[in-house]
Amino acid sequence: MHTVDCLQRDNSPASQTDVPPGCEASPEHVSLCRLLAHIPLLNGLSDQEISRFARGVREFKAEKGEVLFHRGDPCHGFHFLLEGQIKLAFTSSDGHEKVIEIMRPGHSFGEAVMFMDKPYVVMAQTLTDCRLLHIAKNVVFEEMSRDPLFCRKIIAGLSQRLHHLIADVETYSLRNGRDRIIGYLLREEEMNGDQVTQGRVSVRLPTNKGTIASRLNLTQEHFSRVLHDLIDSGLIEVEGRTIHIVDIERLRDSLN
Amino acid sequence: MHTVDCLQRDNSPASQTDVPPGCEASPEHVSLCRLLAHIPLLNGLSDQEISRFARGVREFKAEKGEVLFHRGDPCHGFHFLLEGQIKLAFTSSDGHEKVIEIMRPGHSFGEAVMFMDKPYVVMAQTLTDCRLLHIAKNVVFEEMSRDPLFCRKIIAGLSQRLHHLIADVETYSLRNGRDRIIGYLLREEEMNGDQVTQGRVSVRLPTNKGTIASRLNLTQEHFSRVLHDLIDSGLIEVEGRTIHIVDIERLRDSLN
DNA sequence: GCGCGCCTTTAACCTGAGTCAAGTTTCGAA
DNA sequence: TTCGAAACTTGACTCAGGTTAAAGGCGCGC
Repeated sequence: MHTVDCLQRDNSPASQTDVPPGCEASPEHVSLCRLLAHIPLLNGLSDQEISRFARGVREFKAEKGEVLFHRGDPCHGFHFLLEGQIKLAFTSSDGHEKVIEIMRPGHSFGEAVMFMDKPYVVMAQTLTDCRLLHIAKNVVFEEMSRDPLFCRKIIAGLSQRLHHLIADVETYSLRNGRDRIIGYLLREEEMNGDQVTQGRVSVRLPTNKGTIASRLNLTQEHFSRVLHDLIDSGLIEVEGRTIHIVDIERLRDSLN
Repeated sequence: MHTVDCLQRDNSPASQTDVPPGCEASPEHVSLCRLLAHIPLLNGLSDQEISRFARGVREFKAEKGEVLFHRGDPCHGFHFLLEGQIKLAFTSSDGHEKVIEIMRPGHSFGEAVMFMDKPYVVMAQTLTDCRLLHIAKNVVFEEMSRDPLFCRKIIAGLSQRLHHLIADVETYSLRNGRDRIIGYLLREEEMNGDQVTQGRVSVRLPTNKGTIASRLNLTQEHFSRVLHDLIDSGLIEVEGRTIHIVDIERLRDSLN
């Protein structure tokens, strides 16, 4: 478990897919462009813009347990997660850790800090083997000064995140552990299920229970106890990381 | 204590300082422009841009205790606080209230929700008589599509807010009540004092203790108890809403 | 200057959630 | 297939902070 030296590599031109103008069709560049075309922030951009963007993008892998950055590290761009899971967390001086978010493929992180030109306030660590993109600050800023629509998307993204975070603050301060867990299960189910579901459904926890407990501001022990309370009430069944919700309507009603 | 009907008025052209082109110098318009020129988000804009902006801005007053908007109300723009204090808070179904932020002159709020085109998730209530500006969505969006620098400022503002909120989540989850209060006093002092201060300093609480307690995720009673613990430890003295910090260095050291 | 409300304090008690310390299960590597 | 580490569970105990209730106190309008 060591720090990925992605930030250093950023400054080395050799590692970038740097293609002389007029001949921008190296295989790496093309495949990178294909990846980029799928990220929501960039959709709507022309091929040319994507291609220009790609010059500031680096694809890389990280093994399970690697720390991408620590609190206090300088920020040279933001990350986009292609595959795997990553936790964002802070650690108190006495070693306690609080997970803020568990990132999944398609999520990006680190934008806010990048825009403020400040060091990271949280740390990021992979929970599984991962494949990511690192998008350098300068190409983002260039595109921003060129394209108001791109700005709009960034603004929409930041607003969304602010919204989620406020919802988190609300649940942390207004709901007890049991309700936070139920709320989490319901949201998790909602993410998977395409349509509104009824009756019996199953949810698979994205990672180990300790991490999820921390995400919900609980200890692992308390999380375990609440889960078993819910089993005793006949609301759920637990099979390793899979939670079977016996009757989702009844679970919803048991809130509040 | 009733809801200000600002949102309705928004749609009535008569209430806007609507001046025919080429003759934009009504006294209200001019004084509004003068106000706008001072708000950080708009500085750097030309007189013409400010003037155009002013057409979507409405100045208004609200008495102590008025609710500007409730959770669930539609959002037609954002607010800028000129004078007074306002709390942003959410309320749980069982009547409990959690204050998220106490706004002071120069702060703005409601941008994120405006950009997402969603109803408010929090409520806003004045703590004192207030004077505010309401900036309509459409002029913001217009200016955004015109001016990337303006976008940059909005992005910077949102990033900043995200940053603060994350810091809040950190203190809520990693620090106990005593440390949250000490941290609050130190930050409050920092805001007032121009240079780094030493020794004895005084801080005046911006509003009543119950509200501040809620802002720090504490009950009024617990807040009171901690304050008196700190008095017993000789760290502070309390005189109504004024807290005298006996020795700020010692208070800092008592953290952690 | 009086009296009424609303903050604020204080005390006694309660409880949700954390801590500590054993277990027990699971799972991956050898 | 076994071994060991990590994840999870369980129980007993502790404690920070919430609840309830009853006084103060102080600011403000009349």
